[in-house]
Amino acid sequence: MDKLSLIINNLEEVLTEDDLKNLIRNKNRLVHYIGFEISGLIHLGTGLMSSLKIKDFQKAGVKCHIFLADWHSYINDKLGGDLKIIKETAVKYYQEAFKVCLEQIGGNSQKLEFILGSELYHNNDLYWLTFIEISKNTTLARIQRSIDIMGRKLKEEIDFAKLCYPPMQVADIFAIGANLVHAGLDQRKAHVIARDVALKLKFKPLLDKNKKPIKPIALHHHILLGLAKPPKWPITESELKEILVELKMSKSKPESCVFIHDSKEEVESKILRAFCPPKETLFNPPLDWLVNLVLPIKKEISIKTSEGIKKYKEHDKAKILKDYQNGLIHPLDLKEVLIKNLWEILEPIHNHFKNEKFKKIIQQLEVKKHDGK
RNA sequence: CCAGGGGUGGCGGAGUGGACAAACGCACCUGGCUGUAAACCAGGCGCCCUCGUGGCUGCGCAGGUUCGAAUCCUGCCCCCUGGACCA
Repeated sequence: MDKLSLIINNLEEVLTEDDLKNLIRNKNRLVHYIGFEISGLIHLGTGLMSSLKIKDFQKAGVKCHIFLADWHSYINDKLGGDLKIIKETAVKYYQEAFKVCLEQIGGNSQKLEFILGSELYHNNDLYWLTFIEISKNTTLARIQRSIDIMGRKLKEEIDFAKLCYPPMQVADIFAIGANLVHAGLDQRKAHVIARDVALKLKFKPLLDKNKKPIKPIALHHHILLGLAKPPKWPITESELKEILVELKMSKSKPESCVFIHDSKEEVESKILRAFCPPKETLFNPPLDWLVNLVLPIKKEISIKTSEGIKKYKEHDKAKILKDYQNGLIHPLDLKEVLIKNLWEILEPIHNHFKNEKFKKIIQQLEVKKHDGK
């Protein structure tokens, strides 16, 4: 696969592909960034969906960065609003988890670089100037509309610091100098702001090889669905798009998601309980996980169908969907295939975290999980 | 700082001195029905137990009044709406 194909492989959206082609054609150095809040235990969406793309980026010769957003997590009241615990979790657990996930998927964790938010901001006047610049070029209304990037709704009461979060996230991009900004589709609003202000920044614009200001290219991977039934069912495609962010896998609903170090029993029971209507392909979490996560990782899956056992290859996503829609695949068979294959991916990660040195920190986070935050 | 309104279980939201472990809805759990889940039906849903018209804890926090308080009083904290301040 060539550079471009590797980069856009399996992505749900690229803003814009033309910009990306230009960047590659002109032989610019490709600098990637993806940021994460430090909240609870890491789930499949965070750990595996992202790593799956990072692996591709690395293969394409992109320099990859994982940004551990400790300040953002603090602003967003994660981990009991304790900055010290947040930082400790970032360094001792998140960093390790991403390395393990990336290795498991076939990437190179040695080449992966981590950036801690608080370190990026330390003694960094230019960062705050960029922050102001971005804020000057964005309206309050727009920032308010963008707060769903932090899993919050416009209608809920928020403190003012939370409104600083989106411009900070945008400033991170310029501070790091990332021309490839990567995230789940849910982070779209922040990235669009970044692109809109990119050419207006007076102080730290993103530059190409010829020192010309450019817009960062936004690369959005698919967001895995939560396993639960949607609040409204049946649902139309346009309604689904509107509430997709609410339906994504979320740590605040432990039953809706699988964590990267869940036990085999937990994986089994969660998936067996998952919402999974027969022949339904628009909103079907187990099917979604199978075609968007497991298939790209395993590259080949065998599924029991009413026409016997069938093998599906990496690019047979549409074929699986079609067979499911036509009722060739029974929901329970689908679930069983998902459980088996997913566990094969997770087992080494699960085992890695059995090590004594992670016990304490994971337990701490388990407790938080039950506290809801 | 002032005035008014408000803080109830995971969430929303009743309740304004006893029948309140706290209506109702959502979420959640268990069982039944389905080759999964959902829907539907039954039950549960603060903690403890010798499982009872049992004990303990409980309605922002701390005290108080009362035979008895989520409900009344005092102080404190926090939130909302508006006002004041704007040298």
